[in-house]
Amino acid sequence: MVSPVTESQVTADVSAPNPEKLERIRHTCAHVLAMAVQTLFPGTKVTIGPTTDNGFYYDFDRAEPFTPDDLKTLETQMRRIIKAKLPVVREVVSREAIAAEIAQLDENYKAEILAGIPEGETLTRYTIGDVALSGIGGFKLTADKSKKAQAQQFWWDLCAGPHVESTGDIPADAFALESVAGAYWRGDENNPQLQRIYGTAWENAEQLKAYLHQKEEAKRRDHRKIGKELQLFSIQEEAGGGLVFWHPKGATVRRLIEEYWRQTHLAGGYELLYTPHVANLNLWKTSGHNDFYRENMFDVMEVEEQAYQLKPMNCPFHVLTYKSDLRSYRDLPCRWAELGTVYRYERSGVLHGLMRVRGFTQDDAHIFCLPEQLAAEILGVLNLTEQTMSDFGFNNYEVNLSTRPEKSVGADDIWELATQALIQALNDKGWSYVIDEGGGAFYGPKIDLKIQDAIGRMWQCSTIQVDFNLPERFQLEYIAPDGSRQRPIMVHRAIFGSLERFFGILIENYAGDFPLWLAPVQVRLLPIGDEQRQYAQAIAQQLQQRGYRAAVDASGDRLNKQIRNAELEKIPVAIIVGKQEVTDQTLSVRTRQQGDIGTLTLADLQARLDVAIAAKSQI
RNA sequence: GCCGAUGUAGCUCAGGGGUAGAGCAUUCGAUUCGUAAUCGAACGGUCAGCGGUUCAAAUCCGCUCAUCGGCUCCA
Repeated sequence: MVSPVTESQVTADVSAPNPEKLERIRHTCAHVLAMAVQTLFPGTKVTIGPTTDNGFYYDFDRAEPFTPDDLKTLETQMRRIIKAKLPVVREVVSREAIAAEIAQLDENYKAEILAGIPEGETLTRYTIGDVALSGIGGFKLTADKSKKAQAQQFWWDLCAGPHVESTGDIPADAFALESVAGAYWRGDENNPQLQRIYGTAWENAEQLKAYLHQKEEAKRRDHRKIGKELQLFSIQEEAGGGLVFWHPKGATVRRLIEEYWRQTHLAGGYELLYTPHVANLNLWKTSGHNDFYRENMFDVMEVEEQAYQLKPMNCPFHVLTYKSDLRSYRDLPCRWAELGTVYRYERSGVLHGLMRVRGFTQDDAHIFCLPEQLAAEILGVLNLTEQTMSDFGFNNYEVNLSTRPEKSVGADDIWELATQALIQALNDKGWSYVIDEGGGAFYGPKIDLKIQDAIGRMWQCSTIQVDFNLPERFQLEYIAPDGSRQRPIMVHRAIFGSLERFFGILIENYAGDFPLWLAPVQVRLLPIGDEQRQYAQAIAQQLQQRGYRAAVDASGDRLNKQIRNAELEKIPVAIIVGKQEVTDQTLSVRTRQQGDIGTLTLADLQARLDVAIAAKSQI
């Protein structure tokens, strides 16, 4: 659900851009791009050119691929058009007239767009340049790349607008073409593939600069880069794409996340499960995954003439656990959690670091409950989610409530009950939310939570889904007070989403500077000379025995080099020990956040470490 | 999977039909050093893999794999 590719989600922190004006600039920018393309590359067909969060794109149909050099040339041409201050004119047109013009130009995509606009709607076209100069309507474009050609330019597009009044209103120093990519006509991979040129555009150079800075910042924090630098994890060609190796330091962070998870879940009334990684294919037939989820599943494997399936989800296993015994209403709610590792087939082109992989571990849980328990259970999940996210440093959320989609299972009244339960829980929690009408799963409504990271990007992690489908398919039951057999409601929820993705988000959020409680190495001791090595070892050992993650720099490098390495490895606390410290039995402490903080005793240091660890903050 | 780009030492990268290069890292030697890089030497590569063109391929061509930017999809 979260697009792992975050560039488009980056919202630059700029001095209050005017959204309406930006929209116009970007929209016109897209037109100017299309005009430039058709001038320099005659025969290219236009399709659509909408605005995006940071700019615009335009999709073109052209046999030859656009090269990075082409983008530069196009940018130059766009600047010419901007410099020429050509008027942008809105004009209401009749369907017949515009259809004829489009047909004459053989712009079949435009014709398709026109055909899709309902009868009776006002049709407008936007013209760049002076019609009078061209003499006739339509594309009067020249392939002449000389600068003299610009005065004759005239271009139009069927478009609802709005636009700026003149190409001169686009700030020539506040836009840039960014990349070219493949995109399908109307987003359907069965349709022809078009070439999409992405651009960014702003009101002024400062805003553009802020956006580029934000982009740099995102690049600096890229978890793939940091993961390699800090030796946290790897993904290896030899093993296959999308399969994650957690290296000792990354594994330490994961262990700490898991320990936190275990502790909070046990405290929250959950019980923990372990279930297998494969199961007989029949289980997946019963659950419906074999029909509805086949394309995301690995191929079946044959074991003694039986078909087995590597698991893409944990739910059926939890359901079977429920079903293994007769349940009373007194047993409910059952809250069962598992760090369940699942494998999903993902097309090779979509894999992305830790954010999109083929094998990952969900912090999965399923709650089986009575209808009247539903709202309270949801609220419990919201509380646990809030506590967890705030402990990991995320305090801003965006909440979505997704309701019944067209294609769905289950009776109306039970959908209504479940949706109301979600709403009630959100209200009880006091969270405002956005309703995503029809965005629910086919088996029930859901709440999704997006968290905001340190540079303003939103990431979806948590999801809470009510499920009517699996209890039905597996005929789950409990014995009601009146002795009748009733169907429990099932809630599926994950807080981190997947440990891999959450780890990736953590790395990017902290830019590798983990808070003390999560830092793989909390303290490194730097002996100035060989004579202090023993003292450093002794201190490290004492720290380790008291539960801190401490180690001695064994390199024998000079102090400056050791400090540099500790900094590059983002180790929160470096302790320098020289002759003076050994003599005085003290420690010279340097934190990554504050630099040299002076001389402390071991007890003082411990006290400071404990404060930061308890606060889950950096030291 | 599709479109485009990329793949050279552990890492970051240069080179470009005819002995494979640098910095960092590693190892060894010297240095024993006080808050972000001590000096020197050595080691290290079937130039992603397979096939083709050529007297000769890391270099040109084709296929495969992986990665990157997107599309579609998604925890």
